Amino acid sequence: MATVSHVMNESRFVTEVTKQRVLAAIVALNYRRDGIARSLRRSQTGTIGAIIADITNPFFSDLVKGIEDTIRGFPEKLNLILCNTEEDAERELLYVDVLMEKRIDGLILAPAGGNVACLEALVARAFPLVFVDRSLPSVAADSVLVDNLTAATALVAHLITRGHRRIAVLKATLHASSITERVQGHAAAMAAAGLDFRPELIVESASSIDAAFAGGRAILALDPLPDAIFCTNNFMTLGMMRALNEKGLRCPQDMAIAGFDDFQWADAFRPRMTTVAQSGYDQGCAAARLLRDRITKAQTGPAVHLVHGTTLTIRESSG
Amino acid sequence: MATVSHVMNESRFVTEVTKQRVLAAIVALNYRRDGIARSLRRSQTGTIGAIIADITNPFFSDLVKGIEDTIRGFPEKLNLILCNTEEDAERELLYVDVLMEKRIDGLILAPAGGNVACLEALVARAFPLVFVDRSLPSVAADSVLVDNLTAATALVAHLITRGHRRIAVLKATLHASSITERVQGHAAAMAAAGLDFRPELIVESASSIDAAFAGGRAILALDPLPDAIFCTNNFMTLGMMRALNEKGLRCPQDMAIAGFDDFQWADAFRPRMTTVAQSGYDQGCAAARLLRDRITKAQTGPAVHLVHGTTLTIRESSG
DNA sequence: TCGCCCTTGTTAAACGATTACGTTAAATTA
DNA sequence: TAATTTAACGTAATCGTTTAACAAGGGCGA
Repeated sequence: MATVSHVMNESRFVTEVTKQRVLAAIVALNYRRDGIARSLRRSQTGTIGAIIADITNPFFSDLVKGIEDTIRGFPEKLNLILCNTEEDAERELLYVDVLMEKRIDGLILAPAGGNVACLEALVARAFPLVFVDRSLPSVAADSVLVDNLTAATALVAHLITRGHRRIAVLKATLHASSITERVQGHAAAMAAAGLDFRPELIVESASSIDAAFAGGRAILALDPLPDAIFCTNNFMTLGMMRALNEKGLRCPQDMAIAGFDDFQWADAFRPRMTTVAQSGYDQGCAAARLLRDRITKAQTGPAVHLVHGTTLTIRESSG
Repeated sequence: MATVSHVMNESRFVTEVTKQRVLAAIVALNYRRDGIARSLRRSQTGTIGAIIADITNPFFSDLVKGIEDTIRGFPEKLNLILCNTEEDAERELLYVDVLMEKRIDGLILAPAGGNVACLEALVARAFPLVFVDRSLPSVAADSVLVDNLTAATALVAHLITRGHRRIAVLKATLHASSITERVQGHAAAMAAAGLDFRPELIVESASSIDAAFAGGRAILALDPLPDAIFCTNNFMTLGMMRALNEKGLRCPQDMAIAGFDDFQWADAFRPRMTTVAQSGYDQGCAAARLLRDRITKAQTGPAVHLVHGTTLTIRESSG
C-alpha cells in the first residue's frame, strides 16, 4: 500500500521491478486513486476558487481564460471552481463560505464590496487571496488592477479636447473600487479643464445591458442633452448604444460616446468605439501566478499590488 | 461528535437544549466542518465538472452562466469546476481523468471528439454525464442540442432566396457534430435548390478569431469570388468580417454574410448580422437539470435527448 | 563471524467527517 | 416491583490515502 503510494508520487525510491509490478497492477485493476482521500490526508485540494461578477461579461471571461491557461501550466495540477456573484455581496459571502468548506487552496476574487470582516479574517490567517479588477483598501491581500483613475481621466480629457463640454456619465451602480475610480476620473478631467461638475449628469444603472438601456434613456431625457457620454464599463456602452439607436440619434454626429473596456470584436462595431482597453486575460494570468506563489509559500511577504497598463484607443465614436 | 453531526445535518432528533449548546459551541469555536472529510465518508462531493471548448466564446459563457444559475437553485449545494479544452481531445481526456480523480458527482461535456472509449466507460458504470452543444452518437449519454442540420439548411436556403448562388462556407475545423451538421445543412440546401456542390467553396480554419481571419482571406482569394458566405460559428463570423474589412469589401453590397450563433449585442454590430440564434443560457439550464436528475437518481432510464429550438434572425448582412 | 548500515518493503496511525450500533435513564406496562 | 419500551445521546468503525516508524535482508569492514 505504501509502496503503491510512493510509486504514484515518486516520493521514495522503489526498485524498477516492483515499480513495474505496481504499474501493471494499476492498469490491471483499472485503479484510480481517490483524490478526496488524498486531499484529506495532505490537507490541500489542488483546487482554487474564482469569484467574479459575471462570466457573461467579456472582461471576466477573458480573465477566467487567463487564469485557466496559467494554472494548467503549473506542475501542481490545479483546478478552478467558478462562481458568479452578479455583484451581490450576500452571494459572495455564501460562495466564500462554501469554498472554504470545500477547502480550496486559494481564492481569486473580484469583490462586490461589503464583506470586509470575512475577508480580513482570511488574510489574517494567511489564506492565499488575490483581488482582481477591484480591491478593498482595508484588506491586505495581493491584487492585480489597472489605474482606473488615470485612464478615465485621460479618456474624458480626450473627449474635452474634441470640443465636448457637457459630458455625462453612465455609471454602473457597483460598490466596486474600479467604478468609483472611473467616475472620479471624470470629475478630475472636468475640473482640470475648468468645467463645472453637474451632478445631474451622473446617471446610475445596474450592471447589465438591459439596465444600462434604461439608464441610457434617462440620459437622453436630459434637457439640454449632453454632447458626450462616458460609459463606465462595456455593459453600459452596449445599453447606451441601444438607447441611442432607439431615439434615432447617431454617434458621433449627434452624440459622442466613449467607454471603458474594449471588445474582442471592436472592429465589427459601428460606430467604432473609443475606449480604454485593458487585458482581462493578462490580469487573469498575473492573478493566477500571484496566487500560486502564495499557495506554495514562494511569496510570504506583505501584499503585492500589480498595476497593469491600459491603452486609450481612439476611434470614431468620440467625435 | 455524533450529535454535532446530527445537528448540522438534521439527520436525527436532538433536544432543543443540546442543539442550542452545539450551535453555541460552533460559533464559539468558529467551527467549519471539513467538506473533504465529509465527501470522503459520504462518497459524494457536491461538485460537478463542465468541460467546454472556450469560455471566451459568448455561446459557452452563456452556457456556463445557465449552468451556474441553475445549480445555485438546487437544495443540494453544487459547485462547478470549469475546464477549457480549446477543442483538443487530449486535453479533454486529461481533464476527464483529473475530474474523476476529484470524484465529481457529474459532468457536462461539449466533446471535442475522439475520446469515445473513455466516455463509454463512464456511462457504462452509470456515471452522470450530459453532452451539450455536440454529442457522440456511440455514447449513450443525455444530451441537449439544437437541430443544426435543419437550422443551417434554412439559413442557406434563405441566402439562396436572396439570389445568392455561389455560397462559400467558412468552417471551423472541429470534430464536433454541431459543425459537421451545419456543413451538411449547406450541402442540403444547395442540393435542394439544384445548385452544384463545389468543394473549393468549403474553407476550414481553427476555431478562433485569428484563424478565421486567415480563413476569410483564403475565401476572398477565390476566383471568382463567392457571392455569399456561411460562417459556421461566431468566431468564424468575426474573422470573416475582419478579412472583409481588410479587403475593403462591404457587406452586404459586395458580399453577403450569414452566421451561426447570435451575439448578445447583435444590434451594435454593423452590418446587422443575419444569424441562426440559439440560447446557450437555456441549454446550460437544461443540461444542469438533466445532470441533477441523474445524480439524484430521479432519472435512471435510457439517455434523454433534448433538442432546443433555434431562431433564424434575418437582418441586413444577407443582402 | 559479528555488528552495522543501507536499501527496500510493510505496518499502522493519522486526516475529520458520517453512521451503524450500543448504552443509559426515564417512562410505560404487566 | 420487574420487565420492557422509548427517547436521547455516545462509541467506534469506516471512507482511501499519506507517511512516520519499523522490519527484514544483504553487503561490507573489522
